[in-house]
Amino acid sequence: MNIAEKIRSKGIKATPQRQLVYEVLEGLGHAPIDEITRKVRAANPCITVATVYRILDSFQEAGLISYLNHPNGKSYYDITPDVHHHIYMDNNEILDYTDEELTELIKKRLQTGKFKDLAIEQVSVQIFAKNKPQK
Amino acid sequence: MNIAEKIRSKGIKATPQRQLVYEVLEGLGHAPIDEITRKVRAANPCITVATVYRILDSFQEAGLISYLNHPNGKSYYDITPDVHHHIYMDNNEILDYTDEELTELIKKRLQTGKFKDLAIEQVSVQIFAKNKPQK
DNA sequence: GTGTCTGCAAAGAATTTGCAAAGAC
DNA sequence: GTCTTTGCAAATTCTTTGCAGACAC
Repeated sequence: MNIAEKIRSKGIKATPQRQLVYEVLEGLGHAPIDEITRKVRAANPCITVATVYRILDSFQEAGLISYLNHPNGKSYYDITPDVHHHIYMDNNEILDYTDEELTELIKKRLQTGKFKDLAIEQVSVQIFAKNKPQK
Repeated sequence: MNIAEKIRSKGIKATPQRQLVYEVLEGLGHAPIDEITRKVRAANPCITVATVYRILDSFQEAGLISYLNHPNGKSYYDITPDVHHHIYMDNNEILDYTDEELTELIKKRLQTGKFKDLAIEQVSVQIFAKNKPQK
């Protein structure tokens, strides 16, 4: 499935601007809006910031990408639409950490004790790490 | 230890403005900047927004309070300085979820497999939940 | 063709800054 | 007294909006 098809598969129109934004985010994996905007405008300076905002928003709305709750407070987007955990590296890199078993384990853990009366909807683990120094 | 002493214990000056900000946040537990500002200014209209920003920043720098990475994108502060987990309720309430055992468990889990070469510094679990409907 | 999307420029939020006067220790 | 903090107003930065023309399907 090419990019235009991916976009259309979510029921939204595959304009050239949207295809470019998707392509840029795909190349980055996770990225803050300003970086996406910079790369998009490098490829096509006619595309305005407002358009990039609107496109990312519509992608997220459509479930094509996801919004990332980055600890540094900036708005990030993630090319992967489904919820998963993240590892935030010292050097600003972001790694995906998919671990369904851990998610289930946390949910179960909450079902006992103090919080057993809550209906858990989502669990997201944020890990802060750095590379171990080379020996 | 009263508020002024708590502030001074972190090596920063206990101005009346700082004492008031601390008191307000203490009453709220967790709160977004605009709510803190509103309450502070209700008590003393001379205190400007800029001052509230600067105070919260200095408190956080000093390790007196912590910054909360709220999923809704707004800046929140938390009267508790040390890292813990949070439950974000449907109704915007935030609950503290302290569970050292879970933290350790996640750390151990990462030490096997794909990410074993990372030095984990912090783990923060975000849980999204709502109250179960009353029977 | 029709309804959605884009570019533009301007508006609106949120946050920060420079500077002089005031205040904590 | 000294060095930090505050109030003020203006500047920045980030994000959204209204509208007319362009474009996807």
